[in-house]
Amino acid sequence: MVTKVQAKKENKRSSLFHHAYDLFLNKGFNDTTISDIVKKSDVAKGTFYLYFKDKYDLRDQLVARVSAQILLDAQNKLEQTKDTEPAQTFEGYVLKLINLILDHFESNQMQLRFISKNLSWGVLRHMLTHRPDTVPDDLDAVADLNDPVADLNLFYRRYLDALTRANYHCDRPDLLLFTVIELVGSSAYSTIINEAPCTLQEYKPYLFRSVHQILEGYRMPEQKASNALS
Amino acid sequence: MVTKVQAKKENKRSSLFHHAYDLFLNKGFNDTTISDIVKKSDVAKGTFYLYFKDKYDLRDQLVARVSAQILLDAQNKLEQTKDTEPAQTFEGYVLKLINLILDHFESNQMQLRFISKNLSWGVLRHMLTHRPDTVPDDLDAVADLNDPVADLNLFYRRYLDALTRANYHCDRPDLLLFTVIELVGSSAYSTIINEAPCTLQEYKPYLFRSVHQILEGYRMPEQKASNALS
Amino acid sequence: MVTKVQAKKENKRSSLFHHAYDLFLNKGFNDTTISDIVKKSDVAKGTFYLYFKDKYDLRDQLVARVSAQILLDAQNKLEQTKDTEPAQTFEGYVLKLINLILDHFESNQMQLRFISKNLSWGVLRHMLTHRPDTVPDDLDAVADLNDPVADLNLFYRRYLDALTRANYHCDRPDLLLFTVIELVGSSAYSTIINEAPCTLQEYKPYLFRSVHQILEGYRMPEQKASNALS
Amino acid sequence: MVTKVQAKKENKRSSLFHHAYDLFLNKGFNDTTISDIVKKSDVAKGTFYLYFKDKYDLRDQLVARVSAQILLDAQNKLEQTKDTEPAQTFEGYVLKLINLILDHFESNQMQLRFISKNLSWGVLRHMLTHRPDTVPDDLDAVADLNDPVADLNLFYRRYLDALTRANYHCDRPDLLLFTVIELVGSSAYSTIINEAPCTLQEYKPYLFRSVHQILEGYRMPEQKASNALS
DNA sequence: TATGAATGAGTTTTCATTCAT
DNA sequence: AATGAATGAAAACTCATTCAT
Repeated sequence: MVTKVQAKKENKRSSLFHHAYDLFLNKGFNDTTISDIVKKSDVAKGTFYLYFKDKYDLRDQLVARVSAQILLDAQNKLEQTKDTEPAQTFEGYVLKLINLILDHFESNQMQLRFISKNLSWGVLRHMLTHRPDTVPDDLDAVADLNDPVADLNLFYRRYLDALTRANYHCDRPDLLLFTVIELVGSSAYSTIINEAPCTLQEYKPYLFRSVHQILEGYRMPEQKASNALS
Repeated sequence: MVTKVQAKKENKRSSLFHHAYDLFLNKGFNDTTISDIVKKSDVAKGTFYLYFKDKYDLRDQLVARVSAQILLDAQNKLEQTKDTEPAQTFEGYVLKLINLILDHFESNQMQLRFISKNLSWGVLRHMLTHRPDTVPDDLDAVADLNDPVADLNLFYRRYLDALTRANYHCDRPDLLLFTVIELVGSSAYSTIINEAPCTLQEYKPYLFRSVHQILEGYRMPEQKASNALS
Repeated sequence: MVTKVQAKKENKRSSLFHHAYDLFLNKGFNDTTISDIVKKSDVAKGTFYLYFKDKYDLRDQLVARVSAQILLDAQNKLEQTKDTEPAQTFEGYVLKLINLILDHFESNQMQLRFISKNLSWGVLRHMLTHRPDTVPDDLDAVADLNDPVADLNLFYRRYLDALTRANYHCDRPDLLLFTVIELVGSSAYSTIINEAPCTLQEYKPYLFRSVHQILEGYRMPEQKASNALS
Repeated sequence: MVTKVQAKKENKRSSLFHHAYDLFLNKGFNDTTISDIVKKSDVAKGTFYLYFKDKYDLRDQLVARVSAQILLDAQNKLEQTKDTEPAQTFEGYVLKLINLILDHFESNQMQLRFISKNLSWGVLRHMLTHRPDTVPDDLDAVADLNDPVADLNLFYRRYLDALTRANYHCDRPDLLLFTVIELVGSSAYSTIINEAPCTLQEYKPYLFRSVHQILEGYRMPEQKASNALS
């Protein structure tokens, strides 16, 4: 049972998260003050410090949440279309995922600017360490039930599933994922935000080609002929 | 010939550069104030504004300079050893360059933290646009004679030379360079600063493998058998 | 008999006293917050206000308690050695008492700093006004049974006893005691905490000489020749 | 020559001193904010920090100045009446001085409350260390020309003069002065502010008697018969 | 009695920028 | 070009106190 107090408490936290996110996107992190955040969130200034150590603490939690959500959303969307157009190969799976993420970023440039180049292992770290099977045993844990960061292990398991089903030999699947995410996140920022050295649309073929080649490096010999890029 | 007056003038500018760099590395950008910088540089507060618009202007110039210097240093070091142990292939050239840069970052972590993920096209942009043959036509330009950013086009020309001599088919060599630099810079930060998902030394083989594969994607068919990694 | 409930109740009060005292000594009064106190005392914030009006109320009670305890401890220690080495004169009694207090302060400098220059009539006031024979008539008063402040009248009575037994003519013994305590407390602070104008050990002979002279002023004529200082 | 800038600068400092003193007396130290001070002083908030580290720094400097001024004023007043009614003995000199100080405190209770029991060696310390003959050799020193703390050595020299002219044997005249000042300051606070254990007027005879006795302790034998108290 | 989340006015302190010299 | 005292808006953060539970 979630008591009234806990519900109220979680409301405050969520409200702070929500409105801080709004402000960070629109005014930028540096130009957003704690006063701005609490005013929009309709809580007292001191309340902020009940939930977060300072503005940086809030930002870090937010980046983690948002980054995780983006990965999960893309993966979920992919899963939903699995029946109609299955990603028949692992490479197809990865490239489609990347494409979804890139499209998301292109239509959410402020968000990309905010999480900047933080879509990286800072988030992914949680994937492996988080215990997938633990059951919350106290009421406080309830508050984190819809914490996307906690769901990242699901993302990782699905990724492993896709990898295992395909014919790859990869002793460190985590490092493969890391490599791809770093490359995608980093170049997306440059091409989308700075449009340098070119636009995302111009760059996409080159990016896909690079990812293709990276994956190819882990393919089992006999299958090297096939190509997932249509 | 640089006159004493020019030297003195340059002293202020470079003193500001020098001490700001020191402070940014040791205290971090946010925690360094203009007061700190002018105090260490032994110039008056107002003088700062004669040379820089604000702290961000100074930082951006600094990141560009330092980043450019790192690339050039690595390349120069490579050129010096060219006679004794020539990089016989383009891939060898690239991997050795990467290795030098990674080693540099590993022993200059504060510097890596500072230029952070800014070692990117923000800098490389200058490579193509900067006119290699312009001659400084006023005394002010003298100050920038040894500006590493202006030398980046040299770096790029050498890179193109190495690429041309090898048997690659690459219609956009700038995008290839961009891809590699983004990947290296981004993953260096994660592995060196956060040691996540693993240490740099652990990651190196996987990084090299990825770069190898990316380059392989541009190789002319008949040469695919050779491998530059010893 | 003190029931468990009363004990528990007293636990909260004395826990607050105890931990507040700790914090005041170590962090200083101004830098200690009510939050600090209740956290250490393991009671809720609101509970503080059930026992004390505010931080100043707590401090004042604490200063009174501690000051009284110091005086009583010194006197008790003196009483215990009375048989083996009796203070044969009133002057001897006073100087020994002072010496015990000074030694106590020297090994409890933080405490001296806290009660600062408050070891004064702020406390002694209670000596004369407090009714020695009243009996607590409600359970709440039980909590104060071992209140050192309430025992100060005992201290004063013993002082009067010693004075009366000796051959002094003093119409206002309270003002004599006041004078001595002000002088001792005030100069102890300076010499122990600031070591200015000299250390306590250097100052002691001069302080004893002054007290000796002050007492001498109340001596009956025929005895002026004797001197209690060995 | 005092430049305009220095004059202006000193004006700000004085203004801050002056108005802070006003506020500390009337609202109390704790209830006076830096905002209050700068508002009254008509300077910007940041300017405060150009002159003082924080509120405590300002207070300490102020206590020292005021305390020194009180001592000097009393002594000066005494010197002025020296011709009409000379203090024929050293004891007369001291008791008259004390009397002037006590009268001053009685009609300036807020001031007494402020400097509290700080009229002590915290101030007197400067007496001995300050070099009486140094001449300010730079313009900055001009700012301190009317610093009463710096004049304390004059007070001390006059005290020594009076002591030397009389027939006393005192190896540590500084400790004698310290003793008297601690006793006077401390008991003045209690009797004037708390009226405990009695009023100042009630206490005065006892205080004078004590001081008389203390001085008596340093008198040369042959003169012990005389008594300065009329 | 006891709790502790919430409050929000209030405080200190910082620091980029200006401008008279 | 160079100075550095002065500015003052704006920021972070505190903490005594309340009150619904």
